[in-house]
Amino acid sequence: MLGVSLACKITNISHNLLSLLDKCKSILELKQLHAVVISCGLSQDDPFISKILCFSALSNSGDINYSYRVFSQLSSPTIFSWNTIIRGYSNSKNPIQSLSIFLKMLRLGVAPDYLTYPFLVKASARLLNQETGVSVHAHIIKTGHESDRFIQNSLIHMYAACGNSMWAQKVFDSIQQKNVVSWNSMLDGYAKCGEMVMAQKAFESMSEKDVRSWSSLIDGYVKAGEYSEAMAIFEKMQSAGPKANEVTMVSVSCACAHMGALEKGRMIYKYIVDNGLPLTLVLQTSLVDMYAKCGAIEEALLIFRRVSKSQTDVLIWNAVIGGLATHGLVEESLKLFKEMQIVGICPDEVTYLCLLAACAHGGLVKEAWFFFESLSKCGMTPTSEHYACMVDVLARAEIVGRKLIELEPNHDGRYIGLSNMYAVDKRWDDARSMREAMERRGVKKSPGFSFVEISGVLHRFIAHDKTHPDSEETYFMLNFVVYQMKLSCHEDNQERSLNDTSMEDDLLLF
DNA sequence: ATTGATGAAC
Repeated sequence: MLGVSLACKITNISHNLLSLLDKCKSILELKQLHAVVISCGLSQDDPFISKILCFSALSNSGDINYSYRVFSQLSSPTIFSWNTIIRGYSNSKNPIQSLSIFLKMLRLGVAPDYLTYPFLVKASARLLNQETGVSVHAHIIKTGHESDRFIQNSLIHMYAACGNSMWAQKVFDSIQQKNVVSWNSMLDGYAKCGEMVMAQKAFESMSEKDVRSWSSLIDGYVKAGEYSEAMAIFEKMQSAGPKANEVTMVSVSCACAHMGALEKGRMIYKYIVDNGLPLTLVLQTSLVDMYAKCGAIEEALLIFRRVSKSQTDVLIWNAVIGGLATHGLVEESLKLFKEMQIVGICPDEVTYLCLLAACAHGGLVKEAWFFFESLSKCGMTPTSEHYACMVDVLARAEIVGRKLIELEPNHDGRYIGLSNMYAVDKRWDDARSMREAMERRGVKKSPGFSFVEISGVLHRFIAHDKTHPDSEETYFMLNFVVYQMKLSCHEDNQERSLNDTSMEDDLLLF
């Protein structure tokens, strides 16, 4: 009688513990439940350990290192446990650990199964390491798993991520029954490899297109710099496709950022709000950057200020600090850097680039040196971009402009930079001689497009371009303005001969 | 228990 009731109690405790483990929310809670499992002597029972492993390895609030410690206590882990730990690492910051556990498995003579391989392939993809990917692929073939569609789909992704669209396509072609994931992986693969003609072709061949198909295509065009095309597809998606989600909006807001299309960008934001799309940190970062690049720094700050600081990361701080810097809001930029440190976000190389850009804008030589030196002190190695920024700071103080041209005699920006610097200092002869030296050495100034958005329509201009329908009128107005400017220069009786040519240079960029 | 889309500076 007593035995039966005790058995009942134990069953009850086990049952309660399992359901508590299912409802677990934080790693702290998990550790407490783990302690109960151990003190009840249940730590060798598979269902408990499996749940503990799953939460710590796979949950967002888990802890892969804790998971590994639990795993390494197991005398003979089940294939489920092996797969869980490999899967956890494949999503972690150290996907390489998946592969080393795989090797351990092989050494111990434990056979991976059809679920092990997708995680291993994903780990290789995240490492952008085709060599390990190929090794895993070889094991897949050796163990007879090459016809598993999940595995094939993950292989397409891996090869494409490594830049090998040819092999991705080989796997794709070998799939008997392609599903939407196969098609999306191939489409995205082409897009990632910059093969937009192929991506477009794949998109058109698909019988079933979901939100990921559209998003991949749009993002491909954005990454290829074909922003208008990306926007056109987004519009088509709204009329004839699935509902866009927050991932789609990241790509289209990125397109607006590059085009400087503020009105379209505002419409994107309205779309997000109207459709109740989740404002993820990634999307907020993209919006901050978009508003900043479109010249609407106030709106960028508005988005940024609404993000709770505990949820921020280094990328969004970089976006806002960089945005302020390019707007010449140097003090604000440096102030936000301090705020970032108070919040406890560690600056990275990009942060320092933004800070140096701010210093260049504000002519803050001393501060720039300080940032440049703290970069190394924080264990980072300054890249050529940091040196370039530093050079920019010092060049504005006329220290190293000429040195730079010696080092990079074929870089147009170096000449233009020094020439502009001289111009600021009103040393017109020196400035002119820089431009002449550039021409003499046959260094071409790379052409820059200008985009202007008027009532939602984007207009593109390039130097001496007459293809715009209103070109004649535009040039007429331009010449009129130039004439007026020259006239007023004359009236001021100032020596502006060089300014005249540089002005023409800039204005003829139309 | 599995696969596929997204953010910052040059």
